[in-house]
Amino acid sequence: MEPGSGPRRVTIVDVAAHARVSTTAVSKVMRNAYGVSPAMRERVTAAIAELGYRPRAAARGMRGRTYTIGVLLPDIRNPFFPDIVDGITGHLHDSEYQVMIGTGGRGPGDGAGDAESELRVVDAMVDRGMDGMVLVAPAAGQKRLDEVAGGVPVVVIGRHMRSARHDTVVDDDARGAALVVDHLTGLGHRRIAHIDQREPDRGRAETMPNAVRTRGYRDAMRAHGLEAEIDVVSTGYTEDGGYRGAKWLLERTIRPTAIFAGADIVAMGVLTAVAEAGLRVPHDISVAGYDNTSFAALGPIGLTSVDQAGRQIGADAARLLVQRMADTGRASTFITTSPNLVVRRTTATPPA
Amino acid sequence: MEPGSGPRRVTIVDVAAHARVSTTAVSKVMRNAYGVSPAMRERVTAAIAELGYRPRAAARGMRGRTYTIGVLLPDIRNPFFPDIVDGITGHLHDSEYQVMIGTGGRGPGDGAGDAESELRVVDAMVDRGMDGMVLVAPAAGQKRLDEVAGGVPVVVIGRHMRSARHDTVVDDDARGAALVVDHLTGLGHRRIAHIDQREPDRGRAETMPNAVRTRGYRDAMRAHGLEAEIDVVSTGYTEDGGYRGAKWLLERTIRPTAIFAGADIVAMGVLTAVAEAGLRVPHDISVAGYDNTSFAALGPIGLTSVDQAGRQIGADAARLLVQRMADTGRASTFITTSPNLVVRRTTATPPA
DNA sequence: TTGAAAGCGCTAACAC
DNA sequence: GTGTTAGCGCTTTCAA
Repeated sequence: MEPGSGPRRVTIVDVAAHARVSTTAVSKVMRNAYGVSPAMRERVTAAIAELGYRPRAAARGMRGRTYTIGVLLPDIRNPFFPDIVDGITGHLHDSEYQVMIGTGGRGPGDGAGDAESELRVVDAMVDRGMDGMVLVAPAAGQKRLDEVAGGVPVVVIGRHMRSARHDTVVDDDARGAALVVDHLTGLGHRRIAHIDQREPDRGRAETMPNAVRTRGYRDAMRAHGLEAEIDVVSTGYTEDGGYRGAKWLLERTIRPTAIFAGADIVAMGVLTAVAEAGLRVPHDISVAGYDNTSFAALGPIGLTSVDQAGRQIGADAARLLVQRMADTGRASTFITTSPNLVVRRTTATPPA
Repeated sequence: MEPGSGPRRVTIVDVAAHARVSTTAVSKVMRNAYGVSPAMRERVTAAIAELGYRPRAAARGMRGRTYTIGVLLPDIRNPFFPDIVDGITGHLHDSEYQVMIGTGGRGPGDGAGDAESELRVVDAMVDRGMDGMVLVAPAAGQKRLDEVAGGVPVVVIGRHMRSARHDTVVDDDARGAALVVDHLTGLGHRRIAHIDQREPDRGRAETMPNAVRTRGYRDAMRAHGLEAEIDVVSTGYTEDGGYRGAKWLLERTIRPTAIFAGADIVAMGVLTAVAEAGLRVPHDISVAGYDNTSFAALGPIGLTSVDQAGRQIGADAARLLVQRMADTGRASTFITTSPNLVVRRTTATPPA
């Protein structure tokens, strides 16, 4: 029991006394460690059950592990991240590890990827002795990530960079963006605009998923001979970012016939702006997203989107993390997953 | 540094040696405790900065606090919960506390409110020495909650029950449900169905938000002389729950003219099912939700919903928690917030 | 005001 | 196979 009153919490000493064995024995049984006779194990197990003993993770953490895995999410509102979390917790469900989620302490309206806030959360997780961490699209630089990964097993999701210190799971974002552009040009679109997330740091630009999607968009446009039509608005991967970006685009004298939003959550804002402008989707303008979140599939939405199998990505990350926690020095793994385009009802031939 | 190699982590001993003071002094400075001269404070502060010292939360937790607050969410997919989390983190932003979020390890498709999984998470938080916890719509029984709250400061959000051990912040769910029914009957609806979350435990039924909304719906229907039209389908507060519930309702020989979903996330599933059935909203059928999440306001959705100010609720909870952590023995507070109906475009007069 | 020393609950060496 | 003994990095009495 912490500061509260109540009865003192059962400790390993109580269990040892109750079972008339040493605390070492209890500790070993708890950890399924080597060197306990079946008889001893049984007595200890019984005592544990009888007293309702649960070890304190903090105390364990002082010497061994805390059995806690930290997951850093850039933004809890983006419906794509729960998919990843599901994959992680699903993989860890039968293990002794507990997942704790941390997000930047940002209010709504602020852009995702607040680097300072993220730094605090990562530090906080390290300070709390997490046995391992999954960092989803972290904004930190390579150097900082390597630093963190040097101290605790880390798997990074979404950053396009290899590191010897941590494992990486990433979607082929350039390919995903190309899928969208190919699809839209195939329908006859030429003026295809893209809304992405502003990337303040030039250094890490090449490795952030948003930046790679934008690059994929540019390259694909060029490949279709549409270099002159390239049109990127940078706001943020939030609903509001999509709303503001679309407002901006719709005010153009020659407005785009299609908007490719860098994330489904962005597309949501786009749809709102489009509706407010009195335009109909896809009759007047086509809209596509990225992530294929559950909201994209909603009846009244039916958003064309790029599927990147968040659950699978999360599960892969968890698997790699477990391996790395077991063998800290192992060589790092780099997994790339392939995106798929899911065509729904927000994309069609452009207005005549 | 945990298991990893790398340089040993800076400890309080290093700082003390570097500043040529005792570890006690460093500890006091870290905690802004009473009894340090300005000169001493300055030297210690300098040493801390120079060495980049950050205390290990686990070690602090052995004697004092961990500076960590646990937030239990029943479901990370429901877009209402980020509002609450924003309120909590917003209030705690400038404090020394860090927020860690835990959710049941459920895969998609399972209903929310998995009691066993929730139990594990709450235990895990207690075991990890959380200084305080905010439990959002926990499924646990009164007894269990009091037990937990006896050991660590707790604020419960969403349960309709007073407890001497923990504070409570709750929306007037019965009133919210009545607002919807009043609105729909005012439009001329009589066959108003409700989709709620199955409540397996009779004991706690009266106190769960879903159950109270259902009761509010029933009472309001009766008040309008529509007792015979009461029609409740129990699935879960998930998108899939809404989808299945609506499928079921739409198969009725005499189908309802309006569906009141117990949560926005449920309404999302309803909208999908309605669209699949080839029906138009609100022309053929009206739909209303609860929570007024950001998705309700989306252009293509425009869902009529009950606003319960999640951000405010979260902020209130955080405020109460901070007070309780400062004074464990204080009398408990019970806050009820008043819901508001936000009418959008999914509700209209019933078909002739 | 300052610091020495005793733990917090657990795990890891090391004896037996 | 079992128990004894040191700590892990902090906070907290309690003397000085």
